[in-house]
Amino acid sequence: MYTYKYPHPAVTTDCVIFGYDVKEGLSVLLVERGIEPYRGCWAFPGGFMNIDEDAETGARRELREETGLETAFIEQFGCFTEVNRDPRERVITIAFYALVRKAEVQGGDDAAAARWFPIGEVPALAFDHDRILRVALGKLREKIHFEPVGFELLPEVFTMPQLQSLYEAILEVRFDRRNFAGKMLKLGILEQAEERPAGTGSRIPVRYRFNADQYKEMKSKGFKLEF
Amino acid sequence: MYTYKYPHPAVTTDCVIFGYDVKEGLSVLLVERGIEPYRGCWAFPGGFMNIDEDAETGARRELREETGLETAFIEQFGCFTEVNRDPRERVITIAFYALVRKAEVQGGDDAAAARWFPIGEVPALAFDHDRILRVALGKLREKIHFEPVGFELLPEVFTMPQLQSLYEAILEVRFDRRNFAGKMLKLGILEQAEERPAGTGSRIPVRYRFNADQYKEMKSKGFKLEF
DNA sequence: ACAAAAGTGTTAGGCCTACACCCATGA
DNA sequence: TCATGGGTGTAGGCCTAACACTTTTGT
Repeated sequence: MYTYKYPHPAVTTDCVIFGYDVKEGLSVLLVERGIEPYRGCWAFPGGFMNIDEDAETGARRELREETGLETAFIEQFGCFTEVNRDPRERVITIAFYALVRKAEVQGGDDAAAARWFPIGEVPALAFDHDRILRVALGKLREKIHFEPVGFELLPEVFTMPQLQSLYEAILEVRFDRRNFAGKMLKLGILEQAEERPAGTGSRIPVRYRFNADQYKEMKSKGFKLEF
Repeated sequence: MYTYKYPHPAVTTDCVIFGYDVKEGLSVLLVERGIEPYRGCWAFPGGFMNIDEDAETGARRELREETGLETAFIEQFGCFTEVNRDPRERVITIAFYALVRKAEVQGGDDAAAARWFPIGEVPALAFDHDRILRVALGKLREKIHFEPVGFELLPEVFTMPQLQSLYEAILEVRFDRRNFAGKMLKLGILEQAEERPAGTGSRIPVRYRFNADQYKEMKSKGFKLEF
């Protein structure tokens, strides 16, 4: 038992895990709760922060347990502290979002209870997780205007139409193909993954790769990505 | 005494209070710590979150105690959770920044120990508050591109050169007078505070007021401010 | 042969930037 | 009268948005 002179809230981390594929669009990974409260409801993976780890370490631990991924883009985006957000006791949660490649996700330990939901088909969630999702989506949208985070959701090699669909799914807008490709290529952070076989202007899309080193170098020279 | 089965961290809120005037530029309000650890060091006002209040309520309480202000723009911008950030025990802090009008600030209860520091002359701070300040500044800079938060730092009625200096202080850039005024006026969120007395194109600057209602209405109609 | 997907270039309008002169005030 | 501060408009370049046709593949 641990005793304190003043009451301390419990602290959890929750992780909004975003994935993407062309068929389902932008999706989040939810787990079905096996215990009360909200038993049987879907919620974000999360759990209590250990006393000897910082919040990001805790969130990465949750991510690993659910997806098997050791490395992924992860970012803290807010702390939710409403007094009665958990019916059991005072719990505050530090919320992260993670961007993962769905193809690389292995079902984790609790795989049976985890499922991807397209962003438009998310059921009612446990606790205040509906609100957390809305905030996460907003932050992701803001983020993608200024950082090349979209590539975290795509396979290493991807096509321009794929990239465009991703941006359209996240931002919920439509772009003109030509303008999108032009703007994206002009940023100078994409490289062609391979020469096209032979047939020139064909129906087979060009495959690109995100050049992270190039981006880092440009960024260090004061380049500000803006989309 | 309060006992728990697992250890719980202590949770504090800290408040980076920004103020502005033309003479000193962008400043932050710091308090000198009267107790260990870091006794005698400067730090942001803050304190333990009560168990029956949410984080924003706690931060507003701190703000009120330090500045006497009941209402101000305040926003959570991050949670700092490094394991050893406080030498006494495990403490995480939920950090807010507040934008206040320096002229309206009354010294609070602890006024003797509180002082404004221009952003360029901030001394070494207690705990990880240096880092918190850097993050706060970054978030404020991001924010001001998309929300009309600058007006929270100015008197209700202000001149275009004042507004420009404020933007220059926050963003650490210089703008062309004509371009700045043109862009700002074209947003349609400023109204002239009064007709100019008589002398037309004179040396006395026009006084403006931020039209918050107008902005709200435009925003609700899908207008996105961008600066 | 037809439908679907991908590649490509041009034009017009708006926005941003750079820049110079005039007037009024206060020293 | 001189220096300072504030107001005002225009021209060029860049970016954005809108738009159509050709090629290839698969059915």
